[in-house]
Amino acid sequence: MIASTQTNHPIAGVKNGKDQNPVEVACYKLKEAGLRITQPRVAILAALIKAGRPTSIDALHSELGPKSCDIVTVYRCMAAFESIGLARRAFLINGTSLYEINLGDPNRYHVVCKDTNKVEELDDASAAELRRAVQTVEDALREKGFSDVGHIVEFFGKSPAVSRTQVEASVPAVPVS
Amino acid sequence: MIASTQTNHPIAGVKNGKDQNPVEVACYKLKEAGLRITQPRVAILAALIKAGRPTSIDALHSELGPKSCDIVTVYRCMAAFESIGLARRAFLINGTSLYEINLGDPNRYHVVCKDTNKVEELDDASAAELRRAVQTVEDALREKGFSDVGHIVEFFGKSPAVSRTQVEASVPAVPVS
DNA sequence: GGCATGTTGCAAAAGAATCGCTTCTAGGCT
DNA sequence: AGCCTAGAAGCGATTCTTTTGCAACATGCC
Repeated sequence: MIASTQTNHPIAGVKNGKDQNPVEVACYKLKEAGLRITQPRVAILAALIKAGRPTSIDALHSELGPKSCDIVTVYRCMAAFESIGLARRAFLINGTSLYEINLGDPNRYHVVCKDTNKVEELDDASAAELRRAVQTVEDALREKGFSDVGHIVEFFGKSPAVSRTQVEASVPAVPVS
Repeated sequence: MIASTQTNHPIAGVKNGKDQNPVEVACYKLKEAGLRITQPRVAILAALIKAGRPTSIDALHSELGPKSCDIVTVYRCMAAFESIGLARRAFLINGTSLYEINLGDPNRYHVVCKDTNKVEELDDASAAELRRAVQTVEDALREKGFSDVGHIVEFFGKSPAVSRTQVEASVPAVPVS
Protein backbone atom coordinates (compact mmCIF):
# COMPACT_ATOMS: atom_id res chain seq x y z
CA MET A 1 0.00 0.00 0.00
CA ILE A 2 2.93 2.26 0.34
CA ALA A 3 3.15 3.08 -3.31
CA SER A 4 -0.57 3.01 -3.78
CA THR A 5 -1.09 6.72 -3.57
CA GLN A 6 1.75 7.50 -5.85
CA THR A 7 2.28 10.82 -7.48
CA ASN A 8 1.15 10.67 -11.01
CA HIS A 9 4.46 11.26 -12.76
CA PRO A 10 5.61 8.13 -14.45
CA ILE A 11 9.16 7.33 -13.53
CA ALA A 12 10.49 9.37 -16.39
CA GLY A 13 12.62 12.24 -15.29
CA VAL A 14 14.22 10.59 -12.28
CA LYS A 15 14.83 13.86 -10.57
CA ASN A 16 17.47 14.31 -7.95
CA GLY A 17 16.44 11.48 -5.69
CA LYS A 18 15.45 13.99 -3.06
CA ASP A 19 12.11 13.07 -1.63
CA GLN A 20 10.20 11.63 -4.52
CA ASN A 21 8.19 8.53 -4.02
CA PRO A 22 10.34 5.61 -2.94
CA VAL A 23 10.38 3.92 -6.30
CA GLU A 24 11.84 7.00 -7.86
CA VAL A 25 14.41 7.28 -5.13
CA ALA A 26 15.40 3.71 -5.77
CA CYS A 27 15.66 4.32 -9.48
CA TYR A 28 17.86 7.28 -8.82
CA LYS A 29 20.14 5.03 -6.84
CA LEU A 30 20.19 2.56 -9.67
CA LYS A 31 21.24 5.25 -12.06
CA GLU A 32 23.83 6.55 -9.63
CA ALA A 33 25.35 3.12 -9.55
CA GLY A 34 25.53 3.04 -13.32
CA LEU A 35 22.83 0.45 -13.72
CA ARG A 36 20.09 0.75 -16.25
CA ILE A 37 16.57 1.44 -15.27
CA THR A 38 14.64 -1.34 -16.91
CA GLN A 39 11.02 -2.25 -16.75
CA PRO A 40 11.64 -5.45 -14.76
CA ARG A 41 13.86 -3.63 -12.30
CA VAL A 42 11.32 -0.95 -11.67
CA ALA A 43 8.63 -3.54 -11.18
CA ILE A 44 10.78 -5.51 -8.77
CA LEU A 45 11.70 -2.41 -6.82
CA ALA A 46 8.07 -1.43 -6.61
CA ALA A 47 7.16 -4.86 -5.33
CA LEU A 48 9.98 -4.76 -2.85
CA ILE A 49 8.90 -1.37 -1.59
CA LYS A 50 5.29 -2.32 -1.50
CA ALA A 51 6.12 -5.41 0.52
CA GLY A 52 7.93 -3.27 3.04
CA ARG A 53 9.53 -6.26 4.67
CA PRO A 54 11.92 -9.07 3.90
CA THR A 55 10.51 -11.04 1.03
CA SER A 56 11.66 -14.12 -0.78
CA ILE A 57 12.70 -14.08 -4.38
CA ASP A 58 9.91 -16.43 -5.11
CA ALA A 59 7.27 -14.34 -3.37
CA LEU A 60 8.57 -11.30 -5.14
CA HIS A 61 8.34 -13.04 -8.43
CA SER A 62 4.77 -14.10 -7.81
CA GLU A 63 3.93 -10.65 -6.62
CA LEU A 64 4.95 -9.32 -9.97
CA GLY A 65 2.25 -11.26 -11.68
CA PRO A 66 2.76 -14.47 -13.56
CA LYS A 67 3.85 -12.92 -16.81
CA SER A 68 5.97 -10.02 -15.75
CA CYS A 69 9.51 -11.30 -15.79
CA ASP A 70 11.56 -14.40 -15.40
CA ILE A 71 12.49 -15.51 -11.94
CA VAL A 72 16.11 -15.62 -13.01
CA THR A 73 15.85 -11.91 -13.59
CA VAL A 74 14.61 -11.45 -10.07
CA TYR A 75 17.62 -13.36 -8.82
CA ARG A 76 19.95 -11.26 -10.89
CA CYS A 77 18.31 -8.03 -9.93
CA MET A 78 18.39 -8.78 -6.26
CA ALA A 79 22.05 -9.66 -6.48
CA ALA A 80 22.66 -6.38 -8.27
CA PHE A 81 20.58 -4.42 -5.80
CA GLU A 82 22.35 -5.99 -2.90
CA SER A 83 25.76 -5.25 -4.32
CA ILE A 84 24.98 -1.57 -4.63
CA GLY A 85 23.33 -1.48 -1.26
CA LEU A 86 19.84 -0.96 -2.60
CA ALA A 87 18.60 -4.08 -0.92
CA ARG A 88 19.48 -5.97 2.21
CA ARG A 89 19.39 -9.62 2.68
CA ALA A 90 17.94 -11.58 5.55
CA PHE A 91 18.14 -15.28 6.15
CA LEU A 92 15.84 -18.05 7.19
CA ILE A 93 17.01 -20.99 9.26
CA ASN A 94 16.90 -23.16 6.20
CA GLY A 95 19.51 -21.05 4.47
CA THR A 96 17.27 -19.39 1.94
CA SER A 97 17.21 -15.65 1.86
CA LEU A 98 14.82 -12.79 1.90
CA TYR A 99 15.36 -9.31 0.55
CA GLU A 100 14.33 -5.99 1.90
CA ILE A 101 14.57 -2.58 0.29
CA ASN A 102 17.24 -0.28 1.66
CA LEU A 103 16.67 3.37 1.05
CA GLY A 104 19.21 4.55 3.54
CA ASP A 105 17.52 3.98 6.84
CA PRO A 106 19.46 2.28 9.61
CA ASN A 107 19.81 -1.45 9.71
CA ARG A 108 16.72 -3.34 10.72
CA TYR A 109 16.56 -6.55 12.61
CA HIS A 110 13.87 -9.16 12.70
CA VAL A 111 12.41 -12.15 14.38
CA VAL A 112 11.32 -14.92 12.11
CA CYS A 113 8.61 -17.22 13.31
CA LYS A 114 9.83 -20.79 13.24
CA ASP A 115 6.39 -22.07 12.42
CA THR A 116 5.20 -19.68 9.78
CA ASN A 117 8.35 -17.89 8.61
CA LYS A 118 6.53 -14.69 9.26
CA VAL A 119 8.93 -11.82 9.81
CA GLU A 120 8.50 -9.19 12.47
CA GLU A 121 10.67 -6.26 13.26
CA LEU A 122 12.35 -5.98 16.63
CA ASP A 123 11.24 -3.24 18.96
CA ASP A 124 13.27 -0.05 18.84
CA ALA A 125 15.03 -0.51 22.14
CA SER A 126 16.26 -3.98 21.25
CA ALA A 127 17.26 -2.90 17.80
CA ALA A 128 19.17 0.06 19.14
CA GLU A 129 21.18 -1.99 21.57
CA LEU A 130 21.84 -4.54 18.92
CA ARG A 131 22.98 -1.91 16.47
CA ARG A 132 25.35 -0.57 19.04
CA ALA A 133 26.87 -3.95 19.78
CA VAL A 134 27.17 -4.80 16.12
CA GLN A 135 28.79 -1.47 15.51
CA THR A 136 31.33 -2.17 18.19
CA VAL A 137 32.18 -5.50 16.69
CA GLU A 138 32.52 -4.15 13.21
CA ASP A 139 34.72 -1.32 14.37
CA ALA A 140 36.92 -3.79 16.16
CA LEU A 141 37.15 -5.87 13.02
CA ARG A 142 38.13 -2.90 10.88
CA GLU A 143 40.65 -2.02 13.51
CA LYS A 144 42.12 -5.47 13.02
CA GLY A 145 42.40 -4.90 9.32
CA PHE A 146 39.23 -6.42 7.98
CA SER A 147 37.67 -4.60 5.09
CA ASP A 148 34.28 -4.75 3.53
CA VAL A 149 32.78 -5.73 6.84
CA GLY A 150 29.19 -6.83 7.10
CA HIS A 151 27.00 -9.02 9.22
CA ILE A 152 23.94 -11.17 9.48
CA VAL A 153 21.74 -11.02 12.51
CA GLU A 154 18.50 -12.91 12.71
CA PHE A 155 16.33 -14.02 15.54
CA PHE A 156 14.04 -16.99 15.49
CA GLY A 157 11.28 -18.11 17.72
CA LYS A 158 7.80 -19.49 17.84
CA SER A 159 5.47 -16.58 17.67
CA PRO A 160 2.83 -16.40 20.38
CA ALA A 161 0.32 -14.85 18.01
CA VAL A 162 -0.03 -18.12 16.19
CA SER A 163 -3.09 -19.48 17.91
CA ARG A 164 -2.18 -22.88 16.57
CA THR A 165 -4.01 -22.54 13.37
CA GLN A 166 -2.45 -25.53 11.78
CA VAL A 167 0.22 -26.14 14.37
CA GLU A 168 -2.10 -28.27 16.42
CA ALA A 169 -1.49 -27.70 20.08
CA SER A 170 0.08 -31.07 20.54
CA VAL A 171 2.87 -29.75 22.69
CA PRO A 172 1.52 -28.59 26.04
CA ALA A 173 3.38 -25.34 26.49
CA VAL A 174 6.95 -26.47 26.65
CA PRO A 175 8.89 -24.05 28.85
CA VAL A 176 12.20 -23.02 27.35
CA SER A 177 14.14 -26.18 28.10
CA MET B 1 43.18 -41.09 12.61
CA ILE B 2 40.56 -39.13 14.31
CA ALA B 3 40.64 -41.15 17.44
CA SER B 4 44.40 -41.32 17.26
CA THR B 5 45.47 -39.54 20.42
CA GLN B 6 42.46 -40.43 22.46
CA THR B 7 42.66 -41.98 25.84
CA ASN B 8 42.85 -45.66 25.46
CA HIS B 9 39.46 -46.55 26.82
CA PRO B 10 37.25 -47.38 23.96
CA ILE B 11 34.06 -45.39 24.32
CA ALA B 12 32.49 -48.17 26.21
CA GLY B 13 31.48 -47.20 29.67
CA VAL B 14 30.29 -43.67 28.98
CA LYS B 15 30.75 -42.56 32.56
CA ASN B 16 28.87 -39.69 34.03
CA GLY B 17 29.82 -37.06 31.49
CA LYS B 18 31.85 -35.29 34.11
CA ASP B 19 35.21 -34.33 32.75
CA GLN B 20 36.08 -37.17 30.48
CA ASN B 21 37.54 -36.40 27.13
CA PRO B 22 35.19 -34.34 25.00
CA VAL B 23 34.10 -37.19 22.81
CA GLU B 24 32.90 -39.09 25.84
CA VAL B 25 31.12 -36.04 27.13
CA ALA B 26 29.39 -35.68 23.80
CA CYS B 27 28.41 -39.33 23.80
CA TYR B 28 26.98 -38.92 27.23
CA LYS B 29 24.83 -36.11 25.92
CA LEU B 30 23.69 -38.29 23.08
CA LYS B 31 22.66 -40.95 25.48
CA GLU B 32 20.96 -38.42 27.71
CA ALA B 33 18.89 -37.34 24.75
CA GLY B 34 17.87 -40.89 24.10
CA LEU B 35 19.91 -41.26 20.95
CA ARG B 36 22.02 -44.24 20.21
CA ILE B 37 25.74 -44.09 20.27
CA THR B 38 26.75 -45.45 16.94
CA GLN B 39 30.09 -45.76 15.26
CA PRO B 40 29.37 -43.05 12.67
CA ARG B 41 28.11 -40.68 15.31
CA VAL B 42 31.16 -41.11 17.44
CA ALA B 43 33.38 -40.58 14.46
CA ILE B 44 31.51 -37.45 13.45
CA LEU B 45 31.61 -36.08 16.96
CA ALA B 46 35.30 -36.75 17.15
CA ALA B 47 35.88 -34.95 13.89
CA LEU B 48 33.73 -32.06 15.03
CA ILE B 49 35.64 -31.79 18.25
CA LYS B 50 38.97 -32.14 16.60
CA ALA B 51 38.09 -29.39 14.14
CA GLY B 52 37.25 -27.12 17.02
CA ARG B 53 35.58 -24.60 14.78
CA PRO B 54 32.62 -24.31 12.48
CA THR B 55 33.02 -26.90 9.79
CA SER B 56 30.97 -27.76 6.75
CA ILE B 57 29.19 -31.05 6.39
CA ASP B 58 31.31 -31.76 3.41
CA ALA B 59 34.57 -31.01 5.15
CA LEU B 60 33.46 -33.12 8.07
CA HIS B 61 32.66 -35.96 5.78
CA SER B 62 36.02 -35.81 4.06
CA GLU B 63 37.70 -35.56 7.40
CA LEU B 64 36.18 -38.89 8.32
CA GLY B 65 38.04 -40.59 5.58
CA PRO B 66 36.60 -41.67 2.27
CA LYS B 67 35.09 -44.92 3.46
CA SER B 68 33.79 -44.07 6.87
CA CYS B 69 30.18 -43.20 6.44
CA ASP B 70 27.76 -41.79 3.98
CA ILE B 71 27.46 -38.06 3.69
CA VAL B 72 23.73 -38.38 4.19
CA THR B 73 24.49 -39.77 7.58
CA VAL B 74 26.54 -36.73 8.38
CA TYR B 75 23.60 -34.56 7.41
CA ARG B 76 21.26 -36.54 9.56
CA CYS B 77 23.60 -36.64 12.48
CA MET B 78 24.22 -32.93 12.39
CA ALA B 79 20.51 -32.28 12.31
CA ALA B 80 20.09 -34.58 15.27
CA PHE B 81 22.97 -33.03 17.15
CA GLU B 82 21.65 -29.58 16.53
CA SER B 83 18.20 -30.47 17.72
CA ILE B 84 19.51 -31.72 21.03
CA GLY B 85 21.88 -28.78 21.35
CA LEU B 86 24.99 -30.83 20.88
CA ALA B 87 26.02 -28.77 17.88
CA ARG B 88 25.54 -25.21 16.81
CA ARG B 89 25.08 -23.98 13.34
CA ALA B 90 26.76 -21.08 11.63
CA PHE B 91 26.05 -19.71 8.21
CA LEU B 92 28.00 -18.57 5.21
CA ILE B 93 26.80 -15.80 2.97
CA ASN B 94 25.89 -18.31 0.33
CA GLY B 95 23.39 -19.95 2.60
CA THR B 96 25.33 -23.11 3.33
CA SER B 97 25.99 -23.91 6.91
CA LEU B 98 28.77 -24.90 9.19
CA TYR B 99 28.55 -26.84 12.40
CA GLU B 100 30.40 -26.45 15.62
CA ILE B 101 30.41 -28.66 18.65
CA ASN B 102 28.57 -27.37 21.68
CA LEU B 103 29.64 -28.84 24.96
CA GLY B 104 27.97 -26.20 27.05
CA ASP B 105 30.25 -23.24 26.71
CA PRO B 106 28.70 -19.85 25.96
CA ASN B 107 27.75 -18.90 22.47
CA ARG B 108 30.61 -18.11 20.17
CA TYR B 109 30.60 -15.63 17.37
CA HIS B 110 32.73 -15.51 14.27
CA VAL B 111 33.96 -13.56 11.36
CA VAL B 112 34.00 -15.36 8.07
CA CYS B 113 36.47 -14.23 5.45
CA LYS B 114 34.64 -13.32 2.28
CA ASP B 115 37.54 -14.51 0.16
CA THR B 116 38.46 -17.76 1.76
CA ASN B 117 35.51 -18.65 3.99
CA LYS B 118 37.99 -19.04 6.77
CA VAL B 119 36.33 -18.65 10.14
CA GLU B 120 37.81 -16.72 13.02
CA GLU B 121 36.43 -16.17 16.45
CA LEU B 122 35.63 -12.67 17.65
CA ASP B 123 37.73 -11.21 20.43
CA ASP B 124 36.34 -11.62 23.92
CA ALA B 125 35.31 -8.04 24.41
CA SER B 126 33.30 -7.92 21.22
CA ALA B 127 31.76 -11.28 21.89
CA ALA B 128 30.79 -10.25 25.38
CA GLU B 129 29.03 -7.11 24.26
CA LEU B 130 27.31 -9.01 21.53
CA ARG B 131 26.17 -11.70 23.90
CA ARG B 132 24.74 -9.07 26.15
CA ALA B 133 22.83 -7.36 23.37
CA VAL B 134 21.56 -10.65 22.03
CA GLN B 135 20.51 -11.65 25.49
CA THR B 136 18.54 -8.44 25.84
CA VAL B 137 16.77 -9.03 22.58
CA GLU B 138 15.94 -12.60 23.36
CA ASP B 139 14.62 -11.68 26.78
CA ALA B 140 12.44 -9.04 25.19
CA LEU B 141 11.14 -11.59 22.75
CA ARG B 142 10.29 -14.09 25.44
CA GLU B 143 8.63 -11.27 27.30
CA LYS B 144 6.48 -10.76 24.26
CA GLY B 145 5.50 -14.39 24.26
CA PHE B 146 7.93 -15.94 21.85
CA SER B 147 9.13 -19.36 22.77
CA ASP B 148 12.01 -21.46 21.59
CA VAL B 149 13.98 -18.33 20.87
CA GLY B 150 17.26 -18.50 19.03
CA HIS B 151 19.43 -16.43 16.78
CA ILE B 152 21.99 -16.31 14.06
CA VAL B 153 24.81 -13.83 14.21
CA GLU B 154 27.61 -13.84 11.70
CA PHE B 155 30.13 -11.29 10.63
CA PHE B 156 31.77 -11.16 7.26
CA GLY B 157 34.73 -9.30 5.93
CA LYS B 158 37.84 -9.57 3.86
CA SER B 159 40.54 -10.78 6.14
CA PRO B 160 43.76 -8.78 6.14
CA ALA B 161 45.88 -11.76 7.06
CA VAL B 162 45.23 -13.49 3.79
CA SER B 163 48.44 -12.84 1.94
CA ARG B 164 46.73 -14.15 -1.15
CA THR B 165 47.86 -17.68 -0.77
CA GLN B 166 45.58 -19.21 -3.31
CA VAL B 167 43.49 -16.16 -3.87
CA GLU B 168 45.99 -15.37 -6.58
CA ALA B 169 46.88 -11.70 -6.37
CA SER B 170 44.93 -10.94 -9.47
CA VAL B 171 43.36 -8.02 -7.76
CA PRO B 172 46.10 -5.45 -7.16
CA ALA B 173 45.49 -4.64 -3.54
CA VAL B 174 42.07 -3.14 -3.74
CA PRO B 175 41.80 -0.54 -0.96
CA VAL B 176 38.47 -0.64 0.74
CA SER B 177 36.36 0.79 -2.02
C1' DG C 1 22.55 -64.06 22.84
C1' DG C 2 17.95 -62.41 20.69
C1' DC C 3 15.00 -58.94 19.25
C1' DA C 4 12.79 -54.40 18.29
C1' DT C 5 13.69 -50.07 16.80
C1' DG C 6 16.48 -46.39 15.90
C1' DT C 7 20.20 -45.78 12.22
C1' DT C 8 22.66 -46.16 8.08
C1' DG C 9 23.42 -46.66 3.03
C1' DC C 10 22.25 -45.94 -1.39
C1' DA C 11 19.74 -44.12 -4.99
C1' DA C 12 16.80 -40.86 -6.32
C1' DA C 13 14.31 -36.47 -5.70
C1' DA C 14 13.58 -31.93 -4.48
C1' DG C 15 14.94 -27.18 -4.47
C1' DA C 16 17.55 -23.09 -4.63
C1' DA C 17 20.56 -20.64 -7.23
C1' DT C 18 23.69 -20.20 -11.32
C1' DC C 19 25.31 -20.39 -16.04
C1' DG C 20 25.36 -20.10 -21.22
C1' DC C 21 23.74 -18.21 -24.89
C1' DT C 22 20.55 -15.72 -27.78
C1' DT C 23 17.51 -11.95 -28.18
C1' DC C 24 16.00 -7.60 -26.67
C1' DT C 25 16.26 -2.82 -25.18
C1' DA C 26 17.79 1.34 -22.49
C1' DG C 27 19.79 5.29 -23.27
C1' DG C 28 24.11 7.75 -25.11
C1' DC C 29 25.36 9.42 -29.66
C1' DT C 30 24.80 11.48 -34.17
C1' DA D 1 14.27 11.28 -34.12
C1' DG D 2 16.75 7.23 -35.38
C1' DC D 3 21.02 4.30 -34.69
C1' DC D 4 24.11 1.40 -32.05
C1' DT D 5 26.09 -1.16 -28.49
C1' DA D 6 26.77 -2.76 -24.12
C1' DG D 7 24.02 -4.08 -20.50
C1' DA D 8 19.74 -6.88 -19.41
C1' DA D 9 16.30 -10.22 -19.89
C1' DG D 10 14.53 -14.78 -21.38
C1' DC D 11 14.82 -19.51 -21.40
C1' DG D 12 16.77 -23.85 -21.05
C1' DA D 13 19.79 -26.62 -18.83
C1' DT D 14 22.90 -27.40 -15.03
C1' DT D 15 25.18 -27.45 -10.57
C1' DC D 16 25.21 -28.15 -5.93
C1' DT D 17 23.32 -28.76 -1.38
C1' DT D 18 20.04 -30.97 1.31
C1' DT D 19 16.12 -34.17 1.82
C1' DT D 20 13.41 -38.39 1.35
C1' DG D 21 12.14 -43.46 0.75
C1' DC D 22 13.11 -47.79 1.76
C1' DA D 23 15.68 -51.97 2.61
C1' DA D 24 19.49 -53.65 5.36
C1' DC D 25 21.98 -53.15 9.65
C1' DA D 26 23.48 -52.66 14.45
C1' DT D 27 22.74 -50.78 19.13
C1' DG D 28 21.57 -51.82 23.48
C1' DC D 29 17.54 -53.27 26.45
C1' DC D 30 15.72 -57.96 27.53
